[in-house]
Amino acid sequence: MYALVDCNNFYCSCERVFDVELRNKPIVVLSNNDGCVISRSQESKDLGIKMGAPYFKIQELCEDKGIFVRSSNYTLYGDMSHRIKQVLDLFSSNIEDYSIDESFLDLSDIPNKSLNEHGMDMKQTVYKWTGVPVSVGIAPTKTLAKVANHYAKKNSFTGGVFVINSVKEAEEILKQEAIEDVWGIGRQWSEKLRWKFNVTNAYELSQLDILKARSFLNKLGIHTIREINGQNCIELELESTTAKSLMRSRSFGRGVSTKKEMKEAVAEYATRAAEKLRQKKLVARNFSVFMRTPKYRDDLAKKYSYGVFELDVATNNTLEIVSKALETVDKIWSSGYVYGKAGIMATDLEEEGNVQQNLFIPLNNKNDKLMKALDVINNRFGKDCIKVGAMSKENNTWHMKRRFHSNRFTTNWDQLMIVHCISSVS
DNA sequence: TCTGGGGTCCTAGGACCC
DNA sequence: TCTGGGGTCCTAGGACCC
Repeated sequence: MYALVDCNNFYCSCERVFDVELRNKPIVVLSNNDGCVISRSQESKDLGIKMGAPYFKIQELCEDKGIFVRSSNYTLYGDMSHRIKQVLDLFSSNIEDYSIDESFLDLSDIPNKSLNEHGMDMKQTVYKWTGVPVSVGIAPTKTLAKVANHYAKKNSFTGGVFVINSVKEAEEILKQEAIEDVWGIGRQWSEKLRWKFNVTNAYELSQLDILKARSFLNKLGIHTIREINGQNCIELELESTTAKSLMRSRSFGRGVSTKKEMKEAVAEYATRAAEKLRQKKLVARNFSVFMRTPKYRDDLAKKYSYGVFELDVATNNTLEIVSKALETVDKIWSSGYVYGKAGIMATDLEEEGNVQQNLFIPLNNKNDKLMKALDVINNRFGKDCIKVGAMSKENNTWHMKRRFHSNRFTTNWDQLMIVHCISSVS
């Protein structure tokens, strides 16, 4: 049996842990650049706020209804996620770290009759120790555990924990899971399933003929159907596999139309990408740089530019990556456009220790030592304490907007919560 | 004025090999 | 006259996930 532990409205719940004012109030958390809604508390859902709604379209509603708005604070969410996972470690020795707010646990050691109790224990312990509410779904396959989790979330009588012991008894539950909510069935496929095969829920999907389904689903879609029928196809992934690509990109806080500013931005993203590579002990040889005009601005001329570079030897060295990235900007730059976003992607990542050297290039690890020193200094004295000259000064106006940012309560000494003690010992 | 960022896997088709 | 069979690798695009 598998358990899926999923945090309820995760980002909103994290904000709530540190700000009592937000308890029982409607909250939304916005994407980078305060663009659109990416997390809603139950109260906001009840007020009709939709996932992905652009903020400028609901701003008035937020003000009218007193909805609290926060910019996303990934430093805080990442740290809270880590704490929750430490708690879950007590409940199973085989855990898949699936996403920032979800974990799959192997519960094959737990007797079937104690599963519900075990789930309740997990839920209560996580809440007590971190302040974040979670829901628990338990079932014989990962896809069914997802269904059980949705059911637990939607039905308060479950107390936030639900167990599907077998597919046979789950028929009624499966009928309540809309086809587009099934894990692995996205918008395109669910539309086709509804329109072509009249399949509207998970139960109907389980009854669909595999041969028919093959005509438009791929291998992964077929796995989903089998999993809904209780047949295990998607294994628990215990070891985090080496990443295959790494991207750093941002939309700008305002349009960028000069090459100077574009280069500052690309230098910054290349720096972040190199830092992340070093943090993960990875290196890359192939990179691509892109820039584009805003997606939704039909009044502006559209442009998408893209260029690649390849290094002689795979690296995670900031200086090398930034200088090549800037050369690429020179190559692909077109003036006369207002750009909205740029980024850099590293592909074909390798582990730091296994780098294939180049026969014709002398080994030189001087820069590796420099990077190590750079990371130590920046970790100790603050981000960008030392940085490449090509990057801009702080708080440049093209940087992304984060108007409603909360503190980094758990990771920054200057932003700890202050508790005022008003009673005194007599 | 104003719409995120970061990933994975699969498939079809083209270019190439013998 | 007549033109097979069996592979690999790469890439772009499309689906999916959070």
